[in-house]
Amino acid sequence: MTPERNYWAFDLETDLIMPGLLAPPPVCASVSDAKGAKKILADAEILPWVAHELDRSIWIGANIAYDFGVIGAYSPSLVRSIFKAYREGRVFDIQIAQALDAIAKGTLFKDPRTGGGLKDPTTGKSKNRYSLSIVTDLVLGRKDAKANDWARLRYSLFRGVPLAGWTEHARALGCVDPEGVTQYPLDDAGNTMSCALGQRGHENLQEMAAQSYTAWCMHLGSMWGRRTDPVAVANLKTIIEAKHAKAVIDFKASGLLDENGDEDQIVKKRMVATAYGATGICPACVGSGKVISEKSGNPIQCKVCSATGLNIASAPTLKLTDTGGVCADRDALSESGDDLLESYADVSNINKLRNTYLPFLELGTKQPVNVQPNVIVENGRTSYEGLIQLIPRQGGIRECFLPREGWLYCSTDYPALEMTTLAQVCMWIVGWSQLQQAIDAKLDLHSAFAAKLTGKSYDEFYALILAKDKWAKGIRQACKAANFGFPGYMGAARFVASKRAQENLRICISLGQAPKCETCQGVEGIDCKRCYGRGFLCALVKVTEWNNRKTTPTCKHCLELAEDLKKGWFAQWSEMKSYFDFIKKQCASPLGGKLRQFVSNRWRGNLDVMNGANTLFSGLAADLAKYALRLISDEAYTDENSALWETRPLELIHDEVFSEMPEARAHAAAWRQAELCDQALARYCPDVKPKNVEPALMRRWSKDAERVDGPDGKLIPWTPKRKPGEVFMWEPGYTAAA
DNA sequence: CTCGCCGGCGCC
DNA sequence: AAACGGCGCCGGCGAG
Repeated sequence: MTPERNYWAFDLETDLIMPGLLAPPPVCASVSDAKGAKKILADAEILPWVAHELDRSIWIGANIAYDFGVIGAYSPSLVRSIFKAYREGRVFDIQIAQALDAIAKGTLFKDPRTGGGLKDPTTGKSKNRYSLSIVTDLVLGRKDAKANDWARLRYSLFRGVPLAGWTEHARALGCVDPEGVTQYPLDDAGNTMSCALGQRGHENLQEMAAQSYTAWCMHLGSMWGRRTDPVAVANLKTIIEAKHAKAVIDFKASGLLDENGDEDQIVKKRMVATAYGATGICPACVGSGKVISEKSGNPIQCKVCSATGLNIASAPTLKLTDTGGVCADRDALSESGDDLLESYADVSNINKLRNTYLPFLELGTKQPVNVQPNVIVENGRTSYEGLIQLIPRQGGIRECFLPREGWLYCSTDYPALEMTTLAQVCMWIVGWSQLQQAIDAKLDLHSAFAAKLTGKSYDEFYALILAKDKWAKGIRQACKAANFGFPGYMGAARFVASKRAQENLRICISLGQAPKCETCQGVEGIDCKRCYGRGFLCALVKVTEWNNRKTTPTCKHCLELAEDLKKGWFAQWSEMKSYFDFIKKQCASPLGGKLRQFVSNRWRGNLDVMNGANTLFSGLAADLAKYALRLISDEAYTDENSALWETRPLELIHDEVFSEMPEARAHAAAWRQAELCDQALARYCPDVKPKNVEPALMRRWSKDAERVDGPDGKLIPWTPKRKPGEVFMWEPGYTAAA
């Protein structure tokens, strides 16, 4: 017989969140039952009450992972029961419920009443996140969820004061609405319960158990946090500041940078437009670069010429932005043929590191960085407020992150995860899959495609790859790009442009189809102005239109070869035509398509063919990675007999679970983490059997880390290869090369 | 001053 | 007909 359940909306008032402390001590709790009966619990009452109710109640909250995090921090013995509640699907989060419903309707982080962005009625801010205020507004039509909020950020002032004395205490502190001090928490609990009741008809609620549980696991990772190495960060800062200072010197005379290092975008765009051959006078601003605003009457930048004053239309190969302005991104600069602009192309990277990543790294030298997780975005993936999923792979940035003394980082990432989930999705939609067969045969998927394309057997081609044959590597690289890009319905134009911009990959050169550079006679890596050191010539002819659509100026030869590559890709994975037919059928409606995620049954609405083509396999990958995180976290926090006991799973990085674990037990723990990743995949991809996941242990974060077996067969931490005498950038005593 | 938007760029 | 997707954060600009 099912035990009778209590329904509790639950909310804690705590001291403020501080850097390094996501679980500050609680001051009081407020609870509401389903009938709206509310009460406040003083600090000493909280833990006994929670302990009594935890196993037998349904828990409702707004970001309730935070509240449970506080409970767990001050009463570790309750952590098992918290996990039990999540495992049994007894935790309902109104913020997640709102996101799930919005995903089904295609209105995530939008106000369905206006179509515009969401604005928090309390803070007035817009964020990609649902708060109690926003949910109260959307579900109950009230913007007053956070009335009586004088004490909202001041509850620490009430610690130790008996509840009966709060009103008087608040008055003594100068509060004009002293009764609000006890009303505010009651409102929070009451509003939370009312929202939950109002959400009963919402879509996708079958996902609540999995998503709220995942949010809890992610929150635990964030509570543990990430530390950075003060030495490594200081070294990095020295290097970046030196590069920046040099850039200021190099580019001051041209006006690209001022003495503070701030960029003059107008100068930059004018130089770019000129380099691409723009001449004459802009017809809109008559060369001044300024026009009068219709709205304010003030002189503003001319949009037609991006304030350059030049006639943009006179430069047919000039790359433009989405809104028709002069594009001055790294790709445009490095292709401009202008020495100064080409050398300036690196500055954007320096500034990104200096202005975005360095401040983030510096936070972690003082206390753990706690990024706030967002458990679900449109395609089912996660995000974090904070840069932890976006740390550059190169440049010694990741190496600034360190586990605690006596701990190691452990990474388990799924090889070619989205290829695997795509194969599974095709098994379900089409009924068969060449991709699935190649994965089951444990083939290298890019080599498999490349072999077919070149008329060789797989073994023959793969042998060339193992022998590091340059020709074969080029073909495989193009095929890899195809395998990653085309499943999302990518076209030739975007394919060529994105590979060029992101990976500096020229399709025509990679496929061995480009003519040799006559200036350097095909010698690669030298400072040849004709071919940019590539040895071969790309973009001898550029076109600005492809398949009757305008496109950024692109090498015609690359486009033709990309079309061939796409044809070959359809031939290689012959289920893809049927797969796209299905997506087109489901998502062709101008009103927007709606697809249901396999396994989780999560609906996603308002789809066009492109996001429709992506969402099933990327969502399946996200769902299975989340399941892996839950399996790992459960053992780590609740099972003393597991090798994973006391491991701290820190983050999901889409196809990777990243954790910190005690070094003494790391061998067994890492393999257990990998094993649970395999289990998760098997549940979500029952018809595909890819290679097993392998763990990598590290003393310092690195993209290059991989499994290393010690002499006794036990895992040991991966370390980067060191040349004789080399001191790494993140080590004491590092000096930058001249 | 703050806010939203754009261009740009980091990740998977 | 053809069209990759999903994020967060920065500086600069325009408007109120």
